Amino acid sequence: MKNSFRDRVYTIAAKIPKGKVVTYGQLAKMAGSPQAARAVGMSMRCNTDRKKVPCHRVVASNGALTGYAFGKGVTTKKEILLKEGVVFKSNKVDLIRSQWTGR
DNA sequence: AGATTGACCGTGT
DNA sequence: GACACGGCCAATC
Repeated sequence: MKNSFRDRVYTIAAKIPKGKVVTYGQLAKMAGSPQAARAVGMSMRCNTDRKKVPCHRVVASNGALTGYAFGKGVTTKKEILLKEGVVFKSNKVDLIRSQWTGR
Protein backbone atom coordinates (compact mmCIF):
# COMPACT_ATOMS: atom_id res chain seq x y z
CA MET A 1 0.00 0.00 0.00
CA LYS A 2 1.27 3.37 -0.89
CA ASN A 3 -1.26 5.41 0.99
CA SER A 4 -0.59 8.17 -1.47
CA PHE A 5 -3.04 10.64 -2.86
CA ARG A 6 -3.16 8.52 -5.98
CA ASP A 7 -4.04 5.38 -4.05
CA ARG A 8 -6.85 7.25 -2.36
CA VAL A 9 -8.26 8.37 -5.70
CA TYR A 10 -8.08 4.80 -6.95
CA THR A 11 -10.04 3.52 -3.99
CA ILE A 12 -12.74 6.15 -4.25
CA ALA A 13 -13.08 5.80 -8.00
CA ALA A 14 -13.57 2.07 -7.53
CA LYS A 15 -16.50 2.84 -5.26
CA ILE A 16 -18.43 4.65 -7.94
CA PRO A 17 -21.62 2.68 -8.59
CA LYS A 18 -22.49 1.60 -12.11
CA GLY A 19 -24.56 4.08 -14.03
CA LYS A 20 -23.22 7.00 -12.02
CA VAL A 21 -20.43 9.47 -12.54
CA VAL A 22 -18.34 11.78 -10.38
CA THR A 23 -16.69 15.07 -11.17
CA TYR A 24 -12.96 15.52 -10.70
CA GLY A 25 -13.61 18.20 -8.12
CA GLN A 26 -15.93 15.92 -6.18
CA LEU A 27 -13.43 13.09 -6.31
CA ALA A 28 -10.64 15.40 -5.26
CA LYS A 29 -12.71 16.53 -2.35
CA MET A 30 -13.30 12.93 -1.31
CA ALA A 31 -9.59 12.27 -1.60
CA GLY A 32 -8.90 15.05 0.86
CA SER A 33 -7.96 17.94 -1.40
CA PRO A 34 -10.94 19.95 -2.68
CA GLN A 35 -8.72 21.85 -5.07
CA ALA A 36 -6.75 18.92 -6.42
CA ALA A 37 -9.04 18.20 -9.33
CA ARG A 38 -6.05 18.42 -11.67
CA ALA A 39 -4.03 16.02 -9.59
CA VAL A 40 -6.94 13.59 -9.72
CA GLY A 41 -6.97 13.70 -13.49
CA MET A 42 -3.25 13.10 -13.56
CA SER A 43 -3.61 10.07 -11.34
CA MET A 44 -6.24 8.78 -13.71
CA ARG A 45 -3.96 9.33 -16.65
CA CYS A 46 -1.25 7.26 -15.01
CA ASN A 47 -3.82 4.65 -14.03
CA THR A 48 -3.65 1.42 -15.95
CA ASP A 49 -6.32 -0.64 -14.20
CA ARG A 50 -9.56 0.32 -15.77
CA LYS A 51 -11.10 -2.81 -14.26
CA LYS A 52 -10.25 -1.69 -10.76
CA VAL A 53 -10.45 2.00 -11.45
CA PRO A 54 -13.40 2.95 -13.67
CA CYS A 55 -11.81 6.21 -14.71
CA HIS A 56 -14.49 6.45 -17.40
CA ARG A 57 -16.93 7.25 -14.64
CA VAL A 58 -15.05 10.40 -13.82
CA VAL A 59 -16.08 13.48 -15.79
CA ALA A 60 -15.55 17.22 -15.65
CA SER A 61 -17.59 19.40 -13.29
CA ASN A 62 -19.75 20.55 -16.19
CA GLY A 63 -20.49 16.97 -17.23
CA ALA A 64 -18.21 17.07 -20.25
CA LEU A 65 -16.08 14.02 -21.03
CA THR A 66 -12.37 14.66 -20.97
CA GLY A 67 -9.29 12.59 -21.69
CA TYR A 68 -9.40 8.82 -21.22
CA ALA A 69 -6.26 6.81 -21.67
CA PHE A 70 -7.90 3.80 -23.34
CA GLY A 71 -9.73 2.97 -26.55
CA LYS A 72 -10.50 5.95 -28.71
CA GLY A 73 -10.38 8.32 -25.81
CA VAL A 74 -13.49 10.31 -25.02
CA THR A 75 -15.36 8.43 -27.73
CA THR A 76 -14.92 5.08 -26.02
CA LYS A 77 -15.55 6.73 -22.70
CA LYS A 78 -18.91 8.05 -23.86
CA GLU A 79 -19.88 4.67 -25.24
CA ILE A 80 -19.04 2.97 -21.96
CA LEU A 81 -20.94 5.48 -19.87
CA LEU A 82 -23.90 5.20 -22.18
CA LYS A 83 -23.81 1.43 -21.76
CA GLU A 84 -23.54 1.78 -18.02
CA GLY A 85 -26.83 3.63 -18.07
CA VAL A 86 -25.53 7.14 -17.59
CA VAL A 87 -27.86 9.79 -18.92
CA PHE A 88 -26.31 11.99 -21.56
CA LYS A 89 -27.32 15.53 -22.32
CA SER A 90 -26.28 16.66 -25.77
CA ASN A 91 -22.58 15.86 -25.70
CA LYS A 92 -22.23 15.84 -21.94
CA VAL A 93 -23.35 13.80 -18.97
CA ASP A 94 -26.53 14.81 -17.21
CA LEU A 95 -25.09 15.42 -13.77
CA ILE A 96 -28.60 16.10 -12.49
CA ARG A 97 -29.37 12.45 -13.10
CA SER A 98 -26.08 10.61 -12.99
CA GLN A 99 -23.79 12.44 -10.61
CA TRP A 100 -22.79 10.21 -7.71
CA THR A 101 -22.77 12.34 -4.59
CA GLY A 102 -20.89 9.65 -2.72
CA ARG A 103 -23.89 8.51 -0.78
C1' DA B 1 15.99 19.13 -6.29
C1' DG B 2 13.87 22.30 -9.67
C1' DA B 3 10.87 23.31 -13.30
C1' DT B 4 6.99 21.98 -16.29
C1' DT B 5 2.91 19.83 -17.39
C1' DG B 6 -1.88 17.99 -16.98
C1' DA B 7 -8.09 13.79 -18.09
C1' DC B 8 -9.58 20.80 -13.66
C1' DC B 9 -12.50 24.52 -11.42
C1' DG B 10 -14.18 29.00 -10.55
C1' DT B 11 -14.75 33.63 -11.81
C1' DG B 12 -14.74 37.57 -14.94
C1' DT B 13 -15.64 39.79 -19.35
C1' DG C 1 -23.93 31.58 -23.49
C1' DA C 2 -19.05 31.44 -25.00
C1' DC C 3 -14.22 32.81 -24.39
C1' DA C 4 -10.19 34.14 -21.41
C1' DC C 5 -7.29 34.24 -17.06
C1' DG C 6 -5.59 32.65 -12.73
C1' DG C 7 -5.07 29.44 -9.00
C1' DC C 8 -4.22 24.80 -6.63
C1' DC C 9 -2.50 19.94 -6.28
C1' DA C 10 0.28 16.09 -7.47
C1' DA C 11 3.11 13.49 -10.75
C1' DT C 12 6.56 13.37 -14.35
C1' DC C 13 10.76 14.99 -17.01
